Amino acid sequence: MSSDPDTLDRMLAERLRARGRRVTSQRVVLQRALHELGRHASAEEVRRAAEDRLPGLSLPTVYATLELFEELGLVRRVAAGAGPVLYDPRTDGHAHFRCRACGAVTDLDARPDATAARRAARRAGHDPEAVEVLVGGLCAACRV
Amino acid sequence: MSSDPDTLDRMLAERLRARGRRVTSQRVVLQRALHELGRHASAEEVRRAAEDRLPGLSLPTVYATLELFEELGLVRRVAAGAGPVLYDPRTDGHAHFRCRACGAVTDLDARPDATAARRAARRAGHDPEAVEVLVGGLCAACRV
DNA sequence: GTCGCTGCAAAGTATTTGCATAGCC
DNA sequence: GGCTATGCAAATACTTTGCAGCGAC
Repeated sequence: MSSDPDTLDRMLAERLRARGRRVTSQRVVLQRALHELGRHASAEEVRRAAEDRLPGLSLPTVYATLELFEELGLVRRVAAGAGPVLYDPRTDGHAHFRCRACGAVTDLDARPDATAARRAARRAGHDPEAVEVLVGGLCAACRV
Repeated sequence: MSSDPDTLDRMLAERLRARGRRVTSQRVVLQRALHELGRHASAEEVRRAAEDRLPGLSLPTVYATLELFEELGLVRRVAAGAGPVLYDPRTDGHAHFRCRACGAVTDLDARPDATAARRAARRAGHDPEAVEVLVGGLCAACRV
């Protein structure tokens, strides 16, 4: 997974065109902003990160764009269970940890084995695409 | 895990007293309502299920009660990523499937292997308590 | 030039908070 | 009787929708 801006831009343009979608400055800047943050962020955080380059960027556009990125396989949606939905520029299958005290969400360096869950989904007639693993508990800072 | 109402009531009363919390009719009825539904439900659904037995039951009370149940280990919180948070009376570690088209959330008969994720959490200094596995994709009905 | 994308405003849904009253222990 | 839980109302947070003008192709 390259984080070189040019490579990212090119991949974005390519995937957009493959679907007949347009390459707009908002989409380019938002992808860069999310990757520069380098971590899962809420729509509002992404908007702030892109604020200087795109003054007046509206939140509905950010939501629409992030949803599009997810369709394109460029980001992963992380449902933390409280607070805003997070969008993660890392698309490899890693788990997340959420502190029930402070609400902070961090990455875990674990590649969860999703085969069992995928198989169960297929057995039930579904078509599994993504698997999200969320560990809840007390984070290092909140453990007292 | 017994679903006998009396057993459930007794377990609830026991755990409440162990924490010095009170046994109220709302708490008893809400636990029964959730178990009678027999599936993950939103706060609003639980309120409707208890409506006839507790007219005038307020939604804030339902939220507070379900949060308390989670602390007591009687329900699991399921963050579906869109729509309301769901509360699941099944406390064994099973995975969930969420359809990205219709939004329906169903149980999967898979006991995900959470050891890797738990270990990674501990390695990061956190104290892992619960692990939630959510599979996303198209459900049987939406696959066309 | 066409048609999709954006910005704006507004609505809609989900959840939390503050405070007075009621009721368990 | 003390102190917690509840109900009510309001506020807040998050996200989606509808529409008019702009801009990529």
